[in-house]
Amino acid sequence: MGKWDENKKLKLDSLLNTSFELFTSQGINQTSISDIVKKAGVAKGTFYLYFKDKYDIRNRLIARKSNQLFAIAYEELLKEDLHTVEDKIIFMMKHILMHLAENPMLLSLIYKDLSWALFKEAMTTNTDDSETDFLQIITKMFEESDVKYRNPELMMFLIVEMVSSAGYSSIVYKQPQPLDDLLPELEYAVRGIMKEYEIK
Amino acid sequence: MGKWDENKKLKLDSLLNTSFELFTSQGINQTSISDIVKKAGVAKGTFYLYFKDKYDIRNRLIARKSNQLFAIAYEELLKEDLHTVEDKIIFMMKHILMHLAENPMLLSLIYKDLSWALFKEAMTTNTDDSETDFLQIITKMFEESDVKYRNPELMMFLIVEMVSSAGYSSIVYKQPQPLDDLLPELEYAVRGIMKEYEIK
Amino acid sequence: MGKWDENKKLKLDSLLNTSFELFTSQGINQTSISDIVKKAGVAKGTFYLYFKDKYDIRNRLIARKSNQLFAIAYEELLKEDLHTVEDKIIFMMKHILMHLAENPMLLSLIYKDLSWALFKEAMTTNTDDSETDFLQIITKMFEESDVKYRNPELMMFLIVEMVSSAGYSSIVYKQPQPLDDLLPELEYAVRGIMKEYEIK
Amino acid sequence: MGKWDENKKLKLDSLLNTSFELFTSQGINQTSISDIVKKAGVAKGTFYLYFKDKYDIRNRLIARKSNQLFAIAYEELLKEDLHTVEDKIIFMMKHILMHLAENPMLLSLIYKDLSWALFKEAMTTNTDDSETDFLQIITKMFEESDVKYRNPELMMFLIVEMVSSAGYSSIVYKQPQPLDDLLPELEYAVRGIMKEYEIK
DNA sequence: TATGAATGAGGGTTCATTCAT
DNA sequence: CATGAATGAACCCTCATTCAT
Repeated sequence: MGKWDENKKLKLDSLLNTSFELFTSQGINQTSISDIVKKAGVAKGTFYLYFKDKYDIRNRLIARKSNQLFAIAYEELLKEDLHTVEDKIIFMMKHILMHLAENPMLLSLIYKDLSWALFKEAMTTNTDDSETDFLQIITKMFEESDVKYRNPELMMFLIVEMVSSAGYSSIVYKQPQPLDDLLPELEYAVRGIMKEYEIK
Repeated sequence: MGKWDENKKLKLDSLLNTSFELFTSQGINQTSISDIVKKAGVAKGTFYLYFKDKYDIRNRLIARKSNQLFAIAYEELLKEDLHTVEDKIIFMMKHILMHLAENPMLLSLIYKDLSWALFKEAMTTNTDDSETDFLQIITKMFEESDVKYRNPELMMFLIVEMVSSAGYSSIVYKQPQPLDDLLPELEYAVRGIMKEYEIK
Repeated sequence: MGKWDENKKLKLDSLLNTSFELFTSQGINQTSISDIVKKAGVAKGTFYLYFKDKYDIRNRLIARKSNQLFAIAYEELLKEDLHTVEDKIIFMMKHILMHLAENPMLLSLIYKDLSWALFKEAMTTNTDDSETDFLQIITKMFEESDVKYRNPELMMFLIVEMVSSAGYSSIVYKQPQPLDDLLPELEYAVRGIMKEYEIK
Repeated sequence: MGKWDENKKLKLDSLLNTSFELFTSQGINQTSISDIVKKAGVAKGTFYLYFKDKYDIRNRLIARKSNQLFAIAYEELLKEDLHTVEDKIIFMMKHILMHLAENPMLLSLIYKDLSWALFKEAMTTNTDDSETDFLQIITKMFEESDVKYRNPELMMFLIVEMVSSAGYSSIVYKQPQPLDDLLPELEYAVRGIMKEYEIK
């Protein structure tokens, strides 16, 4: 790797990290490209060498960060001794929500303007060298399960929407309840949905 | 009501209506206060006599519009002959989503930055002279029901989050499915949640 | 006239005068809007209250200045005792060129990107309260003349193009000759054209 | 010629051709050096090995292209059987204008900022291996003519200015007339000038 | 109350030029 | 000779907000 390629990676990383810090600490609308480059220690023009605009860098951050989020949750899952898909899904849900509760700004970044399309893209994009493709993992989970579900992808979509939306409200606004009180209820609702989708 | 007060109401209404038109037709970020006052036919300074800023007027619009949305759905509900709370909730859900599908820009306006707190405020604010306080109505619905639910308000919160979030994705992005295909699935999931919360 | 209208006229005049000074002293491409407003003592936004962009203000300046140029030449013409159109045209040509020789930067401003359409517009636009419409004056001149010309407007177009183009080269670049040496030759050529167009 | 020199000539040609294409298709101000090198397939730094800046390359293009223009017109002239200088001049004028009418962008490139000095330089610069020095050819034309002219170079200057200036207006703006209608008038005017300069 | 001219900080973006490789 | 990543000054333009009328 030449000295230039090294430098290139450094600048790109610096921009991504700085953007993340600023977006999460003061919000994306309140962050200007000027702010980013100043803090990253690069020239303004350099930004446009790597990104189209502010929203380009945001999308890349969302993909990267949400991927990491799932990766960690999955790692933890492997350490547990859980046997039903229901239990596994609920474990990951709780784990991710608790992680986000500790990083509410990360949540803000990820949640706002997060579409299902972007989410799926994020889930199948390997930002790092990791071998994890989460959609694939989840799919496998359902395949290996004894209990079968009608339309599992759509069911997952509904669960994700409910959990993320309610979780966001709870973590950011403490409304209608703080996360600790909400979690058991969410578990309750998730189980309700999954039972309904179960093929008996 | 004096002529002055009348005039005041006229200006205020003109500003609200114009804002709504512009926000829904070209987006809130693409709408400047200049645009609003020009179209409303009032002076720039006048805007600041009635509203703090663009986001102040937006919040008032959200309250007003979502209230109307529920009011219409409720009116329609009364014409139907439905007896279980489950059926009533699902009827309103479908009605509102279909209404929003025809006004996706209204959906965009309402959904973005809509918090539970703001939602509750909207539901209890009578913008018009109507007597309807929806939270009260829903509460009554549950009270009169033979089937009882554990923690009905929280259950409703989860349902609303799931329905609005998934509905938004479906209507705006057609992801993962268009609304027509999603509705039966949503009904399915809602029934699953409600059954789980049922007290037997 | 209210205090505001007074102020408005003042700002507009200040912007026009400042632009003219800067355009002629350092060129239009080298003049930024920032330069103009700084020198004019108004805020940047104010510029856009009166003009669309730099080229809008330039066009208005061209119209205004070329009109003045002709007006002065015509005034001087009236003091002379010239009887043929040929002599009158040549008198005005010389007068204008000599005037421009003393203000070569004005020439640069007017000449660059000056189209016949813009020229005609300038000639019929009364920037001041003056009653002079030059196209009309020239037309009248030809009508009153004993000597008649075939297609006088087109002949004038050709003369104007030749005189302005050659005059520009001579005044700005001293090429192929300084103005003093060029003028008799131009007179010569103009008379040649006019004789050819004469109806005998 | 070594392989290196060959390569050098290739790059230079590529830059010149690309610049010409871009300048004529989208205008010189709308063309950046980035555009040029990208299309030419060379590195940015390479540009500066051959040219000082955008205007350097433009001047070289003007010289090259206007030379070619005259060369073609002259070639065509040799095929005709014309005997008077007047006829020859008019033939070339028409030929060049019609050629330009088919390439108005070339006209824009050549005309803007074209000075008599640059024109003379272009006329005496042999860009290709051709032996043609047009000023010399024109001079010879006058020498061999039976009809003699007072100050032929200056007469030519006036004619060129008039023809190019009026031609530009006609071709680019169709003002005051399209080229087809203007050509006979120009011929008329040119003959008028030449007759006036004739030594009887 | 109502006006709307004036403000000016701040935004995003471009691009000629340099220089380490 | 050739490269192209990096620069950063300079540009145009928007717009929320103010305040004299």
